[in-house]
Amino acid sequence: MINVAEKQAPRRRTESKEKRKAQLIRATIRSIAKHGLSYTTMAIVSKEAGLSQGIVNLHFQSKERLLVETLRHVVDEYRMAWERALDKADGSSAAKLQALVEVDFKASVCDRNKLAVWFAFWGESRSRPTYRKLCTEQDRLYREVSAGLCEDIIREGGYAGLDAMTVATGLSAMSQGLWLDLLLSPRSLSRERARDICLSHLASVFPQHFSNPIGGGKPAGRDKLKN
Amino acid sequence: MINVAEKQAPRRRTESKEKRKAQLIRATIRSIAKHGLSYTTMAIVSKEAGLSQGIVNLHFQSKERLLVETLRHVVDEYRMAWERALDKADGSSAAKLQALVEVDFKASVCDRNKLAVWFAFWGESRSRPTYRKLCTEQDRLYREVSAGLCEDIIREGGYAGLDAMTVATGLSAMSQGLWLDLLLSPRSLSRERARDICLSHLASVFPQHFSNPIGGGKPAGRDKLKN
Amino acid sequence: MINVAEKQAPRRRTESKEKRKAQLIRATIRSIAKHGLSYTTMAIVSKEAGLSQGIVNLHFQSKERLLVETLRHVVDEYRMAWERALDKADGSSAAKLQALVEVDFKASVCDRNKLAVWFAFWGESRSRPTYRKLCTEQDRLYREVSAGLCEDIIREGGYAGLDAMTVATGLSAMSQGLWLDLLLSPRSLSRERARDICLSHLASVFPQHFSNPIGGGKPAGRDKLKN
Amino acid sequence: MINVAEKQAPRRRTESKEKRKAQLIRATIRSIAKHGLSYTTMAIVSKEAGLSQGIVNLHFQSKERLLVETLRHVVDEYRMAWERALDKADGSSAAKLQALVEVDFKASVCDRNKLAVWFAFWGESRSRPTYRKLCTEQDRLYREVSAGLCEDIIREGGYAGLDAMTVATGLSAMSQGLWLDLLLSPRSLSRERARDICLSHLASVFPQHFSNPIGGGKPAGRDKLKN
DNA sequence: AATGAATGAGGGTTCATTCAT
DNA sequence: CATGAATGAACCCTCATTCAT
Repeated sequence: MINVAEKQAPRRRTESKEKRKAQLIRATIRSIAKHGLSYTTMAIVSKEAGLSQGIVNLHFQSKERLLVETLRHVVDEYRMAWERALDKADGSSAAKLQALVEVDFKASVCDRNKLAVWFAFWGESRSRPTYRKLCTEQDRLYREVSAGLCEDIIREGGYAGLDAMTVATGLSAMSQGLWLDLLLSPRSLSRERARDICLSHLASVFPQHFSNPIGGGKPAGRDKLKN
Repeated sequence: MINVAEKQAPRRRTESKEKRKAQLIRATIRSIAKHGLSYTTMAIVSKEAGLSQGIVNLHFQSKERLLVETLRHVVDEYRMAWERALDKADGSSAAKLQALVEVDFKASVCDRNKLAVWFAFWGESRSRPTYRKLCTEQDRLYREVSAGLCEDIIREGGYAGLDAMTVATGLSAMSQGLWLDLLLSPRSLSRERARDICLSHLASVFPQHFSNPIGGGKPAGRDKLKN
Repeated sequence: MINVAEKQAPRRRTESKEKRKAQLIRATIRSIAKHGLSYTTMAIVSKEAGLSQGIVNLHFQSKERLLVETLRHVVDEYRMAWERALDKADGSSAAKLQALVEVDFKASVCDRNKLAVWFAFWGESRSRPTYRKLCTEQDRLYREVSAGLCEDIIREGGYAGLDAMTVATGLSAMSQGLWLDLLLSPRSLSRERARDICLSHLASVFPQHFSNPIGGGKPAGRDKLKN
Repeated sequence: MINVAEKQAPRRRTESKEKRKAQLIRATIRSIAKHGLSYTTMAIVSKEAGLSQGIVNLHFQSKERLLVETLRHVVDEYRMAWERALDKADGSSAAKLQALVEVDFKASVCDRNKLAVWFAFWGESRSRPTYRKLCTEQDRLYREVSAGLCEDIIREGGYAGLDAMTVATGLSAMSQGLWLDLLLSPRSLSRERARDICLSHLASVFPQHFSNPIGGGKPAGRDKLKN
């Protein structure tokens, strides 16, 4: 009898299972932001999700797995965000590169809870190969795309003495360094200004392709930072 | 003779107490790098220091205090390093700014253990005001000095449309972002290259003052990165 | 059937929770009697209760709370015992006062384990306001009732020069002093004899209302000391 | 050479040793009163004595020994106090019995710190034969003397139906019970009143020998309670 | 699928004791 | 004699995990 029920709606069960997992991952993100990774406990996560104690082990088997899945979720979400942004940007490499920068400071990506998660895992990644692998893999991919775009721009603009990977690495580093500032002192730095600092950097490097949004240049896409 | 020794004793004991603390802080740094902050236990730290269980509470009262003192140690050491570098650099602001960049990638500062400590505490700083305060205070000071130097350079070079704080913030962010790359994938990025990426950025922003160390420009101060 | 059971479940669980607490309090009483308050550990209590280490913190949050609840339990139990005895005693004040005395030496109240608990907490009460408050509150109530009965008896008997509170305080003190003797040297003093010593005191103070159970007078209610 | 020094002044050394011990015992009494027996640590005791950590083990070998010696000190002091009082009292047994009562409430005996010590050890005595033995031995001696005096008085007064040991036990119990009241709520009971309650009891039991100090009778020796 | 009481290993901390000075 | 830094066993407590319901 019970089996019938399970066979009748296997799809819905699976869906519901995935929903529960997503719900728990969201709760984990909030907990990491609120209490830090080292004070995030199974009890806190399940309470934050409005569910019972044993629920996490039921769905994730162990705390470690929950954390890995949480990191994977944030990483995947980020990758999908910039992939989508690349698709939406108009065809020029410069536009695509700018889109890449802007994604980093979109509200949905540059959310304080998510920044806390990134840094929480980076902080532990030195001693946890699993975390490190997820992070470096994403980095590699991102860097490749970014360097490709820089390559195009350098070729187009005939910029002499510039190395694409150098620019891409520097740009990406600047973004992540600004995330740290946003995490530590959000009051003294807005997402918009952080983005403009990156764009200003691009304007210095690729003066023919980007204009400085700060200090006199026309504001480049300041309005686009919605969502 | 004995009396002399005994009279010196109180002073020597105090010294030894400070030495014990330093010894324990070094052990904590190693432990954070090796096991992560959340897997760093009192037992591990005291064993790493070659001492007994109770020793940490004897000298630091609590684990929390040990961690705070460890962070403070790293922060102070870093601040002293760049302050010293500024003193040693010849008078021009450009030279000073370059010195500032180079400090960030000196072996003694950009040590992998210490990078792990920085990121470990950044990762928890969102939920721990004490950590955050120590970090932001240092950041504020550094940014002030860095922006001052940029200001000078902008004025000297007559760079139009550049904002000193924007450049300083971007530069500092790039450094810290590169620290992340060094932490996560030290094999694909050397300290020297990381430094050159920063200098390359400066060459783009202040072309009259800095030359690009990468991709054709003469290598600027590559040899200075000792220690 | 299953549904019915599940609907009852929350109630049964609550019940069982109270039962666990009672079980742990009983184990604590035994441990205090056997090992003393300062040698009573969480491990001993949980083992005595036949349960696992963490159980006490699960139900009482802390050791301190467990101890307070244990004292409260003994205090409440005692208060209920003498309140019930007053209700059961026939209407005269003398009978009620005698009932009050007899309760103090009933087996269920004057149990050696419980005496050990009383003295254990009295021994710490000087430095622990929480303990002291529980004890003095009970004392106040008891003294009030006892003094009220003495008042009646003094008025009835026209006893000159007697102060009700003085008699009540002296009587209560004698009871508690005898508890000490029962605790320290139970072999040289039986509960029955302890009670008779108190009744003998009453016979001296209120000769018209009480007769001396010792040394010639008829044994007053010696048989009532069951349970 | 060192031996010579020790041989030269063995008496003074011993004296000084005894003084240190006494100093530490006084510190222990204060600590038990202030923090309770279970919170009395070697560190607290040595600090209270104004000496260094290791000092207690040097003079008493172990904490247990220190505690036993402290109890012994209080017990001996008490015994000597009532023995002296008996000597000083004029020859009649009634006077001696009254002296015995009055000692119990003298300031030097009925000191709050010392009461705390008595109850602290009584609280643990159930599970510590050493403590119990010290207490019961003192009790036995006291009871013997007290019962002897009662015996005399009963014979003298021709009190019918009175048993000496009963009266003595009751009286001693009342004293100790009043100590508890003085410990728990010193504000609602003074030493003088406690003593009068005992004397009032004696007036009831031995009307020819004692007059009620309370409620109309002349105040018996209220002034004698100095020191 | 979900609950939450129960477990017990392991954490931080305390403190009696030791010992070099 | 005296000190106080150091030790390590044992404490209380937390929390990931299990399991009967």
